[in-house]
Amino acid sequence: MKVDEIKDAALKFFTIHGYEGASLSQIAEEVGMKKQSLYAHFKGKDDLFLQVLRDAKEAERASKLEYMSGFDEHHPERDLYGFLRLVIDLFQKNEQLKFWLRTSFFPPAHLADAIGQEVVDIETEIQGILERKFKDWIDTKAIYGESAKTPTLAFLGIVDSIMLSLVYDNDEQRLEEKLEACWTVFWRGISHP
Amino acid sequence: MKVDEIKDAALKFFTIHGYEGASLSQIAEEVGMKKQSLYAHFKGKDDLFLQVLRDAKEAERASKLEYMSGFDEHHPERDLYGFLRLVIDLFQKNEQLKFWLRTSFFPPAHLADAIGQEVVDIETEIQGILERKFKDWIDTKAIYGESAKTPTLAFLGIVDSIMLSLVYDNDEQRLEEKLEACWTVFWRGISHP
DNA sequence: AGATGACTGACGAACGTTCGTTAGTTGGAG
DNA sequence: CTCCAACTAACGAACGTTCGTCAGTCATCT
Repeated sequence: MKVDEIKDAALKFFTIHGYEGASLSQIAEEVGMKKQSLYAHFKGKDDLFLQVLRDAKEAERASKLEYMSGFDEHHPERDLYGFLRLVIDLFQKNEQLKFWLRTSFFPPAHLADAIGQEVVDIETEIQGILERKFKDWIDTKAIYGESAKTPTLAFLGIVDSIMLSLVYDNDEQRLEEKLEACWTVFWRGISHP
Repeated sequence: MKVDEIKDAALKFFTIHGYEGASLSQIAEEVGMKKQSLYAHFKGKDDLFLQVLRDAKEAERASKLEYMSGFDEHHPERDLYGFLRLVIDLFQKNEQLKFWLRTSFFPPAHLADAIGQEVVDIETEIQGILERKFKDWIDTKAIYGESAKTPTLAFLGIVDSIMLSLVYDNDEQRLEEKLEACWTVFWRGISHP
C-alpha cells in the first residue's frame, strides 16, 4: 500500500526534523515520487502529519495496554520492570514512540491544542490503569504504600526519564546504567516503608 | 544593548517554534527592526542560534553550580529536594532552561554534533559534582548506598522527569503531585536499605 | 468508460542571505 | 574648533531557493 509507504517516510522525517523541518519533497523523494503526487493520498501536510500522529498514538496505546493486561496481583517487580523494558524495546524497534515523544512535548504551534488533547487522553488512560494495578499490589501487600497515586506518579516519572535517556543518551551502556539505577532506587522505595 | 534584545527575542521564538520553525523576520519584528538588520549583529541564523544556546547553557551551568556549592555533608534531604525546586524555579523564571531542554533533545540536524558535544560537557560536569556529594553522604551515613553512582543516576532521572513535566504538564497542581510522588519514593529508596 | 495514481507545470509566499546606501556617532589630526 | 575618516546600525531592494498547494494531463487497470 502506497499510503503506508508515504506514512513511513513521513514518520522518519518528522521524527528527525520535526514538523517545520521536514519537507514534503524529502518525503516524496524517499518513496520515489514527486511531492505534488502526495496530494492524491493526503489533503496536505497537516493531514499527513495528523494521520502519522494518530497511528503512532494508537500503536503506543495498543502496546502498553496489551502489556499491562498481563499484569497479575503478585509480581509487581517483574511486571513493572518489564514495562520499562517494553518502553525501551518499543523505542528502539520503531520510530513511532520517538515521534510521539517529540510531538507531544514540542508540537507545531498551530496544532498544539489538538495534540495536547490527544496527549491528555492517552496519559489519563494509562495512568488510570496503572493506578488500579498499584492499588491491587498495595492491597495484597506486594508493595508498600499508603495511596496508589504516589507510586503511580513516581513510576511514570521513571518512564519519562528513561524515554529521555533514549533520546539523548545514544550510548547503550549509559542507558542500561541509568535504568538499573532508577529501578533499584524506585523498587527499594516502594517495596517497604 | 540591542544585541541582548535580539537574543531575548530569538530565545523566545526558538523555544516556542524550534530552530526551523522560528524565522528571522519574526525575531526582527519583535525588536522592531527588519531581518536584514540582524546581520549587523550576527553572521547569520546559525550564529544567532548558537550564541543563544551558549548563553542558555552557561546560565544553567552557573545556577546549578552555585546551588550545589552550598551543599554540606549532613543534609542531603534538604539539599536534594532544594535542587529539584531550583530546577522548577529556573524553568518558570526564564525561558533559557526550556530552550536548552528542547535544543539538547531535538537539535537541528545540521548542528547536532556541535550541540551534542556541549550537552555531554555540562552533563558530565554536573554528574561528577553530584556523584562526589553522594559519596560524602554515603560515607557520613546520611543516606544508604553501596556505590555513589546509583543514587546519582536515579536523582538525575528525577530531574529529567520533572523537567519533562514542566514542559507538558501545564497544570501546576499536577506538577506538584508528581514532584512529591517522585521525591517521596526516591528519598525512601536512598535513605535506608 | 471510469477511476486511480502518478506525472508536469505553475503559483504566491516565505525563507535566509547579500548588496549598496543612508543616517548618526565617534575620534583624532590639522 | 573644525574637518574628515572610520565605524555603527539601520534600511529598501533584490537574490536564488524552497516551501506548500492547485490545476491539468496521461497511462494503467478494473
